Amino acid sequence: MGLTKSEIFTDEQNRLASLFKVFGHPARVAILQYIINQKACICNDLVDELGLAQATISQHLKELKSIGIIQGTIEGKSVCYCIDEKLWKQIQEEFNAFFNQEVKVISCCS
Amino acid sequence: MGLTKSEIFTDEQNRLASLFKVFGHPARVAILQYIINQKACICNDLVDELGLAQATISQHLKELKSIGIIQGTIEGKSVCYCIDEKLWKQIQEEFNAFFNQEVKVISCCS
DNA sequence: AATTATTATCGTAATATTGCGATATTAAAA
DNA sequence: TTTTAATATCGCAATATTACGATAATAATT
Repeated sequence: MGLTKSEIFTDEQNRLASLFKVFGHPARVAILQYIINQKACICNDLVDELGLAQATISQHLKELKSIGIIQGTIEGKSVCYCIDEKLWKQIQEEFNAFFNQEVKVISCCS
Repeated sequence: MGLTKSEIFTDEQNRLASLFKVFGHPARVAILQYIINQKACICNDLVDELGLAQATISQHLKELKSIGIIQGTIEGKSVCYCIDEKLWKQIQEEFNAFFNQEVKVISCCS
């Protein structure tokens, strides 16, 4: 086992979970925050900034790219990674749609 | 390796990532949605509802309990799991605080 | 063309997660 | 008190994730 049974869940559930999952590692949270603060980014800066090897950071960047939340454009010798503003807001909205479902408490737990 | 280097990240980064991680599995998303729709819940219902073994569901419930997002109260032979409304809203706010950081795009990627 | 700098990919080791059967545990019901 | 029902925990196998060194790929610089 160790294999998530995606086929038994709805597309929405799989979609939401896969998004949450990408944000579910402190290195990726840190990378996003760093890009936001710098207003731009080069992978090599991250190697100095975070205490992770270059290969590891490149791997995390790949996962962030996989959902499209960041995109890289080649800038001479290096790559400039930026956050996709539109998708950033859209994902926030998807998360909010999930959290805005009404949670009504029944007597049993209150 | 395979061990996340938590010590190199800030408490906030670790906190956020650990929250996201719990939501990062479709079974746990499904469980939360089910509890919300039912307005209450018993684990055994979930075994019928989702296509997962009882042991597996119990494990996912444990992870949800670990961050306090659900709580169980014993109801006779079974356990009634409910969502902690306050924490639900608080986590939503924590996520929003993260997403509300201003993402300013620089020329290089636009 | 050779060198240098930056990033990506490969291969691998260590650890984590997912899933489930088997077996406790707990509490009501018979 | 035995049985039954519901949930939790244990132990294990399969797969995924994290991390990193080594190496490849790419593009500017010399």
